[in-house]
Amino acid sequence: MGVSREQAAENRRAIVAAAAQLFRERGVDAVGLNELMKHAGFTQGGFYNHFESKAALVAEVLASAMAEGSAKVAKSVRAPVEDTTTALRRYIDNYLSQTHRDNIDHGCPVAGFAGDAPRLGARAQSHYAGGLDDQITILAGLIAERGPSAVGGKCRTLRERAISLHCEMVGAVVLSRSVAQAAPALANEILETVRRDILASTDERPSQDPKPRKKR
Amino acid sequence: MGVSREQAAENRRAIVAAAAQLFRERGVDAVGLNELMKHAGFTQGGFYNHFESKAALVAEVLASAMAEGSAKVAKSVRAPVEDTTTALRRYIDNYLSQTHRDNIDHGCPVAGFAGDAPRLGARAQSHYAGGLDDQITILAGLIAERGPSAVGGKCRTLRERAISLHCEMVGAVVLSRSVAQAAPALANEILETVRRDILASTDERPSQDPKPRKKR
DNA sequence: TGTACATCAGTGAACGCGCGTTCACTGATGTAC
DNA sequence: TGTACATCAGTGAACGCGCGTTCACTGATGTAC
Repeated sequence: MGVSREQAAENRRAIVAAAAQLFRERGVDAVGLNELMKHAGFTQGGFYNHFESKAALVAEVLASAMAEGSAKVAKSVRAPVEDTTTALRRYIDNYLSQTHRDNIDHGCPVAGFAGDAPRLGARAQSHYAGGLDDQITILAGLIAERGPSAVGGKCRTLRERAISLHCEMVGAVVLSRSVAQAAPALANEILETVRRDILASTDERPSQDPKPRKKR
Repeated sequence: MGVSREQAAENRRAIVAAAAQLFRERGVDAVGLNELMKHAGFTQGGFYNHFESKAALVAEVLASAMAEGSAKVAKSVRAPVEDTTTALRRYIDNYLSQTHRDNIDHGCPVAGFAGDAPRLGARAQSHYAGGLDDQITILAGLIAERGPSAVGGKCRTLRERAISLHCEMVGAVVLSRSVAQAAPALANEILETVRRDILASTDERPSQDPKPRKKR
C-alpha cells in the first residue's frame, strides 16, 4: 500500500524471522506461504515482492538462522566476568536443558533443522553445513579455553573432541524432541543422562541442580 | 480384481514395506499415496481397502519399522561364532559406516525417522519411543557382554552408558546425512571421528581399516 | 461335486482443499523538473 | 519549495497442480446349498 524502502526492508526481515521460527517448529514443507505471510503480518501475494520462490526463502532462512546461531553462542562466551562457571559448562547446561528442547523455534539451528537438512536444496544445505562447521570450531574453542584436561586423555585433537561432543549433544536434543510427547520421562532421562556424561567427560563436576540459563 | 485373502495380506505387507522405505528416504509428508501405491505395485484407490487413513498407515509403518530394527540388531548379535570381533564392535562399525548413512531406507529407524518423529501422530510416536527404548536396552546388553571396562570408569549404570553412546551414534549419522550432499568431506569426517571416539571409549582398539559389514 | 451368490481387493475417475505461484490493481514513497 | 509522474510494496482473487479421500464398478475368490 505504499511503504518506505526502510519499512520494506524491515518487513522482509520479519518474513525471514517468522519463517526461521515456523520452519523449525513444523518443518519447511509443512509451512505454507499463506500461513507464513499471515504470521509475519501480511497477505500472501506480497511474498514475491521479496523472494523469487519459496526455495530462495528457505536458503536465506538457513543462512540467517545458522549465522544467528553461531553469533548467539559466540556472544554467550563473552559472559559476565563474575560468573564463575566456565563458558563450556554454561553452553552444555543450556544446550541440554528442557527449555532448549521445548523451544525449538529459537534454539540451536543445527538441531532444529536436522530433520529437514538432508532434503534441503543445494544452497540451503550449504549454509547448514557451513554453520555446523562453525559451531564445531566454536565448541573446540570452548574446550581449549577449559584447559587440556577437558579434551580427554586419548590423544585426540581439539576438533575431534568437539565433533564427538557436538554429535552427542545434538543427538540427545533430537531424540529427546522425538519422544517428548509420547514418552516425556524418557525424553528427560536422555537429556539428563547425556548432560552428566558430558560434564564428567569434560572434567566438570556434574551437579544435581543444573540451573540452566534461559535461552534468548 | 479378485484376489485371494492370502494374496491380499501379502499386498498389504508390500504397501507397509514400500512406505517404510519411502517415508525414511523422503519424509512422511513428502510421499503421496498415489506414488506410494504405485511403488508397491497398485493403483491409488486400493489403499483404503487396507488402511483407514494415511495416519493409520504411518502408525503401522512405525510399529513395523521399529520392531524390524530391533530384530535386526538382536539377530546380528547372534553372529558367526568364528568371528573374533565383539558384537558391540560390529554394531558400532556398522552403525557409523558410510553404507549405513547412505542407505537410510533400510537403516536404523531411530535415525531414519528422527526428522519426522517430533511431528508424528500420538500412536506413531509411541511406537517410535518404544523402539528407541528397546534399542537402548539392546545396546546396554552389548556393552555388558563386552565386560565392565566398556562401561567407562565414572560409575555409570549400563543404561546410562547405553543412552550416551546411542545419542552420540544417532547424532553422528543424522548430522552426517544432513550435510552429505553439500559437504561430503565433513559428512565423512563426522562418521569417522565419532567411530574412533566411541571405540576408544569402549576400550576397543580403533583400526584405520574398519571393514564395516554390509547392512541387510 | 456343482451351481448361485455374496464378498471384497483392486481399478481409475472424481471430490474438495490447500499448496506455490501469477496477476491486475492500489496508493504512498521517492524522483525529476 | 512545489508539482507531476514513476516506482514498487502490499492486496486479494485467481491459476494449475497434487494431495488425501470417496465412489461406482469389476471380477476372481470363497461360501451356501
